Amino acid sequence: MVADGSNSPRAPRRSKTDVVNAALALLDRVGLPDLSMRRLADELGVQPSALYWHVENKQELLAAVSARILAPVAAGGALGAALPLGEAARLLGERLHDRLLAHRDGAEVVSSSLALGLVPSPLHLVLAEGYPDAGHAPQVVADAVTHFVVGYTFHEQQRTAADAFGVAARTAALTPADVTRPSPDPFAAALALITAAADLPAASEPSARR
Amino acid sequence: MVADGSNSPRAPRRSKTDVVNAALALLDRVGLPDLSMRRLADELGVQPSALYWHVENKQELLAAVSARILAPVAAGGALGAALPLGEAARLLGERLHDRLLAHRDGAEVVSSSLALGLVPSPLHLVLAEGYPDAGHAPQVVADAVTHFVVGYTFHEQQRTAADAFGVAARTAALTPADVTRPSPDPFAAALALITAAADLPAASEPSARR
DNA sequence: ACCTGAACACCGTTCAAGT
DNA sequence: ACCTGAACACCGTTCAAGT
Repeated sequence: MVADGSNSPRAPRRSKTDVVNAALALLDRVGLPDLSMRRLADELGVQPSALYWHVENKQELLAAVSARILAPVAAGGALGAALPLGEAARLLGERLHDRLLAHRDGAEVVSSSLALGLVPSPLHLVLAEGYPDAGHAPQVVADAVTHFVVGYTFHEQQRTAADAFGVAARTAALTPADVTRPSPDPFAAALALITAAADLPAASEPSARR
Repeated sequence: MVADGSNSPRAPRRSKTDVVNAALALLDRVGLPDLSMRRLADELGVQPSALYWHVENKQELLAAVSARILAPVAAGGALGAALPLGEAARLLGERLHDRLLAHRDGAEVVSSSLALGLVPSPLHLVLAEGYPDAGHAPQVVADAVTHFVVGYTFHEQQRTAADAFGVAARTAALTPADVTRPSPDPFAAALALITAAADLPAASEPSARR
């Protein structure tokens, strides 16, 4: 009979963290197209409308999921040694790639959250802080690497999802013989290309032709 | 009374081209979130189910729209002079950027069609054909430029859409003072960075450390 | 503070049937 | 060949009301 009502097995109320956790787990299990507010509510044993007490709308929820996916990129020691900018960017690009691949449809979710500006870009944050005297170069490299990695991984995840189905035949028909050996590693090659120029002299200003 | 029934003012039947045209026009007018099959049917004076005679599903329709948006990139003279690979890629990247910006939500539409493999990548086609003896380099540069340009433009178009609304205040609060003068041109700078390394010696194989 | 119940205004897609 | 009518199985979101 106390005022705060802490003396009985109370109903299992949810926090926003619980909702985001459940959303990420559901994403991994069913994929983005089947991640609906209604299904998530079912998963939590709650009415759909209850979710809107924890979250303003679906986009905000997906932004929170994106933030969770991206967190390890900026964490994990923000580059121990004093690497050249391009090397640091390449390393962060690989880390981003890994994090996106770690969750079903991770790249697609993050892509739209980034585009909508609902989640900060980890590469921009880390590189701006790590190279404060490099002018615009850190932002330029972060732009180049982030958009490449997210776009490439999006493509990659759609392709493996299609392969899990029976769509492999159509793809095989379009590509003659070199799809079995496409290149050593197209992702690594493109990422290396992008970051290589960042460590050249006069890389900061594109007007220098010479 | 002829068999083909060509003797009366017949109902205005639609071709698939008409449907795609209407879809692109509607996209430009209302944007991707409001481009529904039902609204498109309304626009054509037809029942929603009628669209499924012309098109297998919405994704295929959007792929056709994407192909229409991308067509001018590969056309328009496939690079007159014998440019270095990186220069050609930069030029094509600018052209792609222009085409995506020419239609509302163009980058988002094209992004998903490319990811799903429902539309060919113009950069890959043009560069593979233009540089047949350059090994994997043309594909690598095409990957890097395509994903960067599409991702950057997606971000760009969402931002201008948000600015058209009243969301400008939140963005301004997050960025201290350098958003008025962010850089000469972030897009051009990143694109130049990406394509610069393609014209360096040993750019084709990333294993060459030297 | 956290959730229910019920509703509003939509979706994409299928399919028998019409002309 | 091209389209209608009607239905199926869903959506995201709002809002008064409950505890």
